[in-house]
Amino acid sequence: MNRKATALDVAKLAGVSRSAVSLVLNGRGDGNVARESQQRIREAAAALSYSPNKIALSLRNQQSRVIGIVSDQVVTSPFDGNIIAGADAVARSHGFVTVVMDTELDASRDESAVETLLDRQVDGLIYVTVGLRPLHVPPNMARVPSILANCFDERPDWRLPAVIPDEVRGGREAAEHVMALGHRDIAFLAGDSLTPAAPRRIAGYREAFGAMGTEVKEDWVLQVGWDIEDGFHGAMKLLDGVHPAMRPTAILCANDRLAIGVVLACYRLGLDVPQDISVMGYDDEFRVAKTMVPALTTMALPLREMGASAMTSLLAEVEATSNGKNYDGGLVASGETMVPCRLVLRDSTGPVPAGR
Amino acid sequence: MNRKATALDVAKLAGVSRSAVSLVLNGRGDGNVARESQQRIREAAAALSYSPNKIALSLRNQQSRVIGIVSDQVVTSPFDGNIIAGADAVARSHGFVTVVMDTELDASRDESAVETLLDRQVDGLIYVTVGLRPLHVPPNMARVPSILANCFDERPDWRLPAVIPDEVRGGREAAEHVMALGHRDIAFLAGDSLTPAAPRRIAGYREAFGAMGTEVKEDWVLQVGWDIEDGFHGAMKLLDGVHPAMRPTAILCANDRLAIGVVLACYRLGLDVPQDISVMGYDDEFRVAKTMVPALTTMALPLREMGASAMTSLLAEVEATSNGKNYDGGLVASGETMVPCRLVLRDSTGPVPAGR
DNA sequence: TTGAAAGCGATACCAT
DNA sequence: ATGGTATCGCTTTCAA
Repeated sequence: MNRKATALDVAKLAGVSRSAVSLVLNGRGDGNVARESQQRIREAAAALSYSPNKIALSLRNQQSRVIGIVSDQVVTSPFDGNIIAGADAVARSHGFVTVVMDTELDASRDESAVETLLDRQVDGLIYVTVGLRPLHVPPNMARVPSILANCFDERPDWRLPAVIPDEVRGGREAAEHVMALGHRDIAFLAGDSLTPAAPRRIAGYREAFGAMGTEVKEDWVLQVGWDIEDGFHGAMKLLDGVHPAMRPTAILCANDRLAIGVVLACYRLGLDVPQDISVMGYDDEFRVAKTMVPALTTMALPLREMGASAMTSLLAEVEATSNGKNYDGGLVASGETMVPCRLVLRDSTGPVPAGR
Repeated sequence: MNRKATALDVAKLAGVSRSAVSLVLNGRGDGNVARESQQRIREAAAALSYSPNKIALSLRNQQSRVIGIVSDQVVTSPFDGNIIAGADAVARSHGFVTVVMDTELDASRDESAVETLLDRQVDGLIYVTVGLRPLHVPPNMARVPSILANCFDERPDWRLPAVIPDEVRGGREAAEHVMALGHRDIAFLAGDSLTPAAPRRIAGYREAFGAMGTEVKEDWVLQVGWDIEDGFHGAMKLLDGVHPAMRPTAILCANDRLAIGVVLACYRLGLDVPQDISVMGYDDEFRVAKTMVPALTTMALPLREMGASAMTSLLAEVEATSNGKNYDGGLVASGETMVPCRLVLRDSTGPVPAGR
């Protein structure tokens, strides 16, 4: 298993100088190198299956065509991996490569992850989080073009551009969906407010009621947690031992796992979904929402799109910057980009039961 | 935002040569550089917050202290992220850094991912898959020390070392757990055999019956799929309209989502878990098994340990190799390492109902 | 004890 | 048209 061929090897085999090899292989052969030399060089390169050493290139050009992705726990989480997939696809199509570093939710590793990436001459940086949240942006991110995905700069003023889902609108459209089905007695189950996702989705729910001119029943908006058992207990509180006429006819959940808990509770109480009660999830979690029984109607987070959008903006900035040498923290493309969630209709929501 | 300080900057500030800076900062100062010069150099380095350029280092040393991780869909999957986390932790503790590239299950991207990583001078490579499976190993992985995690070389002979879970034993211990609870009428629900995980887990189940001297009831081992709905329908087939005395008293599932489906079916049929029937999962899927209602007894896949184990072996090889220049595909540490699964006792399994 | 110089691999400029 | 040379940042050897 021998060393890879270098430009010098190619030059020797073709009987020319390294410079000629470089010129030809970079398409600047014509007008500089004789036709027949070009031919020999190409053949030699092919014969040795030569490809330039990227490390040397990075050192020489002071840029690597690599985008660094820092994530707080994406690699170990079921959720936002698709942000990365979306970002990666765009990067690849522009001839860039991505490398991801996971800090496993340890904020103290943020800076060193960024530092490591910067040391490797990444041309740009994306910070991705599992859930929507304000981020204490690692200061050294300012050294290269950077953007945030699914999080936003917690500093009030000088903010890094961010791409986030439109949670308020998502919450509103979820409520509007069941309203369109005739429901008026609609409960909302969410997790804690540690992530702004919960309050925003709830805000959207309230908006829908506002637009309808109806009061929100405060007993029916419960912040119980984010997991299956939380949904189960929340639903029990809403349904168990409550007179049927006093029960909500629809339960909106702030994620799909809560919805699983709700369905479990319904079955346990002998209630059918969506016959007796409509249940809606949020996130369209992979391999969960679609295969639930019944399959969950849910509000899909536009993960791939967010990643793609973030990478697109970032690369525009990277390429704009790459002429002028040093990055001056240009304010280009600042601000937040909101991307809409997508209603996914499946089987867990249906018309209001007769008599309600 | 100015250029980072280089060794030359430090040298100038300290009034010495670049070589001195290098010597001192690499601990080889004593005996080569005057004490007071050393002091000045250290101060200068600190003042400029100097850290060596990793790209230049890689070029110079022909090694990067980076381990490349190729995964078939880890980043976008809920499952095996922890393999990466485990591997990363070990790498970090040895002063290495990991970069991961996801091929999103597109086998044609394997080679190019490896190539990209190799271009970046990675010192070693790990291939990680989401589920246990035979792998068509990208040929160029042979250029540097490499190891497989959760997959194994499909070529019969010259195989890359692999770290995989002991699925057979996992299946056996799962069966033994419910047997110890008194169950004898035990069904097994698994997915297709596209992954060897299903047949191996089933084989373990059979082993347990063999050790007991009991026949396996073939109607009760069902390969239905891997998702919630598959578990639901499988359980329905086993339970719905079947005389109570003819039903299994325990259902073993080859993953936790199947178990969710089974519990849904039980509730729907008015059966309690584990009162009337015991249900067991497999994987200990994050945020699912533990928060199910009831919390799932399950067989945890030793993901973190597998990652850690793979990285440990790999680094041993990397460091052994780094003296002799070129890697000769040494057969050191070949073969498969099996790591045992871990029984996690929770609330979904219990004693056999009275009268059975 | 110190600094000058070579070399890692590639590119771009400048003589020839 | 061609090849020599400086450069990117660093380490290491060797001569002074």
